[in-house]
Amino acid sequence: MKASGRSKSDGRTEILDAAAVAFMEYGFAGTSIDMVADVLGSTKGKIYYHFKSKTSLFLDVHRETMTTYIEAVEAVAKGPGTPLDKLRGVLMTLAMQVMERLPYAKVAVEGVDMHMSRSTTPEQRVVLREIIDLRDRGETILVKIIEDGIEQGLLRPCNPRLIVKPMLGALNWMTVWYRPRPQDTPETRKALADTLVDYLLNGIVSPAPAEPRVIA
Amino acid sequence: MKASGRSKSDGRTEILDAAAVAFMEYGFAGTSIDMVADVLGSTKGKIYYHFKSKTSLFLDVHRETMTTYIEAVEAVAKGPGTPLDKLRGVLMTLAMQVMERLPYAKVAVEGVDMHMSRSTTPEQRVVLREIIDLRDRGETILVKIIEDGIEQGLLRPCNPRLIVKPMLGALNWMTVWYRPRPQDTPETRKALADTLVDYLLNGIVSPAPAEPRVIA
DNA sequence: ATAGCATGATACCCGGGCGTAGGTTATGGA
DNA sequence: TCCATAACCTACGCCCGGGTATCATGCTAT
Repeated sequence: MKASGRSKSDGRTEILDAAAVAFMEYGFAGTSIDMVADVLGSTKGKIYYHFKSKTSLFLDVHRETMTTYIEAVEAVAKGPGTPLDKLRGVLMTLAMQVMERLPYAKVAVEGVDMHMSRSTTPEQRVVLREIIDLRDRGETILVKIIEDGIEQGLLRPCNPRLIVKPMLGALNWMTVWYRPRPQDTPETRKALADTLVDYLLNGIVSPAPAEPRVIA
Repeated sequence: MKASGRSKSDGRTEILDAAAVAFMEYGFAGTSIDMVADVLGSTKGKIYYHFKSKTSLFLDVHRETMTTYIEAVEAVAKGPGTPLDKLRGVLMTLAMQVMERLPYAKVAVEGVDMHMSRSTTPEQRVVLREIIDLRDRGETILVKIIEDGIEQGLLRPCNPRLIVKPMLGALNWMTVWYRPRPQDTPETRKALADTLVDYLLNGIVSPAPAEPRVIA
């Protein structure tokens, strides 16, 4: 009997990692299965043994990403703290995820507005639906937190559904400009995430003539 | 003698428009020249008469977009007003551009992190360089405005180079979720842009140093 | 050790898409 | 009227890449 537990050197997981890297560099349409195999240091055979098609491989990378996201987000959302704490926590978590798993993050970004109407089997549609649901769930959690925050006077009144867009957009945009540096450590990444999240929460305009306000 | 002035039904411009639409839907790699020709209601022949290659067509769409952007941005930057006014003006301008010329905006977004190292002629590299320079110029203008704003105490102290990223990111992200609605008018678009830009300037945290009050 | 399955490599088919060669119509000047 | 050039269309060459069919090599249990 197989160990079958997903050790990190699981063949399938290795492929997902390689695929994420390849898709990150050239995008879905621009990446060939042979490129993925090259990154993997293997051949097409291995990939097509584990995955039905290129599209299915891409979708699995995407789903993997979204699942990780939603789990992290839900953990924070269910934790203790004010809505403001939670909001900050969720954004921080996402920012860290993007930096630490950049290839996956980028696949998720490309996957969002990809048109795969053609060349998607009904079965893949199901996966696509799953992914979209995960995303919606995450967004809804954020919206709920913001609504709570407004109710408690912690956040300024606004349309949460709308405000969530630039928030997540700013984080997702990290996949465009952020590149890991050799000297990067968890601490430097956290500092960067803090700066960004601070901005997303506080904006940039000086608070009246008063001195800079600090948020808890 | 030809009229040769670029009337809006110029063949070349028509192609650029069609290409922007096609690229927006399927991305660079996912779009065939025949698709562009279909959108155009013409054939490949016309396209290859006006453009050297698919890559060159894409780059021209991208350059067109960036040129329009930079002109709009520079107009605002050179205009009157405080740095805060200018910052708001630039962001508003960009937001409006994204909505009003969505296909072009999307091409620009894809073009940013596209790797075209392969299949780019030295000549195309020059164009690519031009485009990158335009983008840098725009970003530098924004940075300068923010620096001025900080100096004058209008904006809170921060690292402008860094803050610019989520700002522009949030705007560029509009290409992912914004879709023009039939009932959209310049006014509704402006209202949307206002909401977003307000958020980007002011953040979301309540300005009142409100004690987190417990829900009654 | 050997049957049988899990895993992966190799060779191949075939459709699609870029770019081109050469034909065809419109335009304008002599 | 006649030719030159612009503007565009048609048909094809050729390669690339997704997917499959087949072959090779383990590993496990009896």
